[in-house]
Amino acid sequence: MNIAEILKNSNLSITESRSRILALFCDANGALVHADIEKSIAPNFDRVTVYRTLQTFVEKGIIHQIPTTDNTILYALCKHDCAAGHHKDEHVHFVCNICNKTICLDNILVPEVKLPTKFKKSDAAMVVSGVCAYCQ
Amino acid sequence: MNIAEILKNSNLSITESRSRILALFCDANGALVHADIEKSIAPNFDRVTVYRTLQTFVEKGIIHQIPTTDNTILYALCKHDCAAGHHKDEHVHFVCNICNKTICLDNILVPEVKLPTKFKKSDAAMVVSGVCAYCQ
DNA sequence: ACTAAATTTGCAATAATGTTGCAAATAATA
DNA sequence: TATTATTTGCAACATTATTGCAAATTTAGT
Repeated sequence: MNIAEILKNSNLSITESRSRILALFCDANGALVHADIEKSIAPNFDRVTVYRTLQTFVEKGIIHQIPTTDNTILYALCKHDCAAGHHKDEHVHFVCNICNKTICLDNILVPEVKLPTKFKKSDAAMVVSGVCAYCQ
Repeated sequence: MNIAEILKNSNLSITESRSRILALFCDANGALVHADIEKSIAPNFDRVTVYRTLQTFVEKGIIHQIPTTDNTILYALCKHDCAAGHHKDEHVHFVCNICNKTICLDNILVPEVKLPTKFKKSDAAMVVSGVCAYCQ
């Protein structure tokens, strides 16, 4: 599926900034933070556009967020069919301590955990850190 | 173990701001973000002091960080014996979508996952969201 | 292809958040 | 209690995020 198709499928107008930003995700072999994106497409596009585009993509299920402990939000392409507002990809994320890249382990699902009585789960995220295959 | 003892054990001088901030964590039944802490002790203490205190507490293993997808860092008290720089508590965190509190499920450990070949794990974090026992 | 309507973008202003150096205040040690 | 070491607050600055609105672009209808 090409860039324009992805946007079309999500009922989004095909604009240059959206296409450029989506292309970045398709080409990237890891997750991206806002700053990465802003630098990659500067100075052609405004910071505000980047914020709004990322927000739109998340809402439409084109990209998903990965939690971090450093005041940033990581974004990565959804590789499965995520409907608007409903992400289906509960896969494990891996952060490499050497190259600092975060990648989606699409084939490894977040394992189930038994919650205490009365707790009801709706979503789960898992981030594993260590050394990736390419940095061994 | 009381507040002063915790600080003493970590080789930290016992100051009013550290005591106040640590007390907040001991009293809280959930995790706190920087802004919470700043508001709770304002206007007596400077923002910078809060930043530095949280950083120190993390380094000393008194509190730990919980990853989020909203540009904040959540902090929660370490209930086990975490040495400086080496946190031992790989427990699951639960975010309630109703009351928005994040709590540590201290008794529920992050399950092991089988990583792809050559990937080496050093740490793992897991955040489950849903509805907590008190908001049912 | 052209026009009208809807959507998106950039700019500007503002807010919120995070960092650093340094002097003054406070705490620990002898 | 005096000395030393540590911590704090202030100020200045840097970075990151949000909002309204007019101009530009895209889409849909003819």
